Amino acid sequence: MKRDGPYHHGDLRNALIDAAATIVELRGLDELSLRAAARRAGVSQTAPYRHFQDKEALIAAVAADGFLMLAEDLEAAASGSDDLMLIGKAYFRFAQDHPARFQLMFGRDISDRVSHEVLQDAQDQLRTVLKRIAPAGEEDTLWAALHGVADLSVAGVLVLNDDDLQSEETLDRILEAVLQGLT
Amino acid sequence: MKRDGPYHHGDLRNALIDAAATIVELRGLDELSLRAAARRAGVSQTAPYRHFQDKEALIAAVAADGFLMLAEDLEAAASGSDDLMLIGKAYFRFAQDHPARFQLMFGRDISDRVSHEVLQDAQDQLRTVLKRIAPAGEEDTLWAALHGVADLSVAGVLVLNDDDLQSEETLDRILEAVLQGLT
DNA sequence: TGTACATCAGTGAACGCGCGTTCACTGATGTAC
DNA sequence: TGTACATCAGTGAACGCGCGTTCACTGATGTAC
Repeated sequence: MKRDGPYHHGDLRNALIDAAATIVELRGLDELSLRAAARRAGVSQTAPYRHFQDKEALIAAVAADGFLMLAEDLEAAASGSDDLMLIGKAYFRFAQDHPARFQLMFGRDISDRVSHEVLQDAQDQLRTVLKRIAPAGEEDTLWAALHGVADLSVAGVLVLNDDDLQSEETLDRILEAVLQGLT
Repeated sequence: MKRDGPYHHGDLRNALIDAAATIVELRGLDELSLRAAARRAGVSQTAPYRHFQDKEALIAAVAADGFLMLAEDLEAAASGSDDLMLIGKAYFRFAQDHPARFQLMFGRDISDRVSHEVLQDAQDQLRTVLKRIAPAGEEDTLWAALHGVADLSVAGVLVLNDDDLQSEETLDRILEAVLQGLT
């Protein structure tokens, strides 16, 4: 992902987003700084300012990227089936696989800055996918139903590890219950 | 809340928790530092170290305090009725009234440190309340059902302001749907 | 095809800042006798 | 009741640190002619 050599990077904006996302997922959001992202992208510490107005803008871009990933995952899970359980599991798996990213997407660093254009667009994209899947006018209900378990698990309130059979059953039971009103 | 005068404060531990919580709710978690909490409590910047091992311990204490508040709120909402809708609204209102605190309680700063004893105890207390309210063995399901809407709203994904009639209806609709599998 | 020049993505030094934490200290409290 | 002393909650100076951001700059790219 990290090239060296040429003075002009070519795709530094995306490289910085990747670098930042990796730092967040590996070491946590607290460890993310513009400087650290630049370092990981193999570029001087002021280079990011050519692509992002400030640190907030980079964080918003990482979150936006996450929403697009999640939208894709759900889209894939919904293709050729309208079983809400499959969507629920895909949403849960995304959270489980990218916990720090997930918390960033729905966390305080974002909630104040939903106005960022990239972020708004990415959220809209996810909402569009949910609209296609949910009963008419119930996409927010679906979102809420999916979100509860996933967030509690990532927060460490519920302990549901991915490869444990009993956890699998518990997750199924919870998802079935919260989705019951939608089918 | 802030006394001055005597050399010994008397209840500095709690004063620091209050101060920290206020900073979080007023200016956000990013603005919370041990020094800022000490300043707000009217005490030297190193005094907190007499009561908290480090910054993490203070944050954990603030979160624990939040879980206790939430447990009380739900307890009150459930007294003399077992209508899950009332619990749902109480949970939502808590999140709405203390958004930064709520995000702290379920956010990344906590999920890694659930092991903190105070925090574990406070979470257990909340879980006990939920156990009393939910159908047998379904307290986690209830928690997930309650949590989804509340967290999405605080995250800015759903826009549900408290005093708007249409929002009220939307909230009701969502809560009814996610709670349907529990009644 | 070759050259002049505008544009813009990168550099690197420097700034000021607030923070977490350590340290040796001091003032107040309470207990043993 | 009065005194000696241990305990412990507070103080204040000091440290080292990484960070966000600004600045004047330079190297590469691409376009007009």
